[in-house]
Amino acid sequence: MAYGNALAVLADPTRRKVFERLRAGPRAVNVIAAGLPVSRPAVSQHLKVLKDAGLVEERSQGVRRIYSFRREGLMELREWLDSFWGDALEAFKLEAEKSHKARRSK
Amino acid sequence: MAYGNALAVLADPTRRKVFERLRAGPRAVNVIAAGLPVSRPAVSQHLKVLKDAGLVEERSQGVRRIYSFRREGLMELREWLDSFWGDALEAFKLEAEKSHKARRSK
DNA sequence: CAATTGTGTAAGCCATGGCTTACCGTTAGC
DNA sequence: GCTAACGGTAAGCCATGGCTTACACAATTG
Repeated sequence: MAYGNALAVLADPTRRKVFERLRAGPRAVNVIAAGLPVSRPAVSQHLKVLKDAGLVEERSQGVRRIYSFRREGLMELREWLDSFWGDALEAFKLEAEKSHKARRSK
Repeated sequence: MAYGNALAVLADPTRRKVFERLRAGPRAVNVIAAGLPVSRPAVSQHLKVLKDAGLVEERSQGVRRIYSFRREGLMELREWLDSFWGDALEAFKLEAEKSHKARRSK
């Protein structure tokens, strides 16, 4: 039931902002925190929660920690959502990669 | 940004249980509450939140209120997840391109 | 009309958790 | 080696919100 965890983690608006900032690519903590309405430690705490939930991963680069988006962390939540649409689960797995391209090419 | 609201609403485990009980079909409040580890008023409160978020709809039938699952309430959340997939692929392409150039320029 | 059933609402309690400030270890630059 | 930048962690404050009990009111039943 990791989807429950993902839901709880992404429910907080600030944490979701932190998470969404990583859509554009990996970032260091101070870069992520810049412009957010909360302190830098608060961002660190959010990143820890995101990491524990598998939504984000971290690597060290000198004195800074680079965080990056982790696609797999959203898989279960997505599958759970799809299960509400009936039997779409199998179809989703097959189309996960290519339907994206199809949609974008419209 | 209703997806944020949907996330917040579905983050609570008890409320999510209430919601999931409606997958099988419309139910009256006392039926939904039966077997749940919280009181009946608690369930009423959760149903109110779910209804306000558009995840559930209500109709009266005599003295009882029948609640039913509302698929449209999940649409924005689903689209939000999809967009994440898109951005992730985008970022991946960018990264791949960057490292490719870097490799070539050496 | 009285009693019962079904459910929403109010008030209040209390745990959770997000935020801040303060502090500490670690790495880079001079 | 000193000093500054980066960022994780601790302690404590406080708002949020989920839960309970108590109550109100409508519809049904006899």
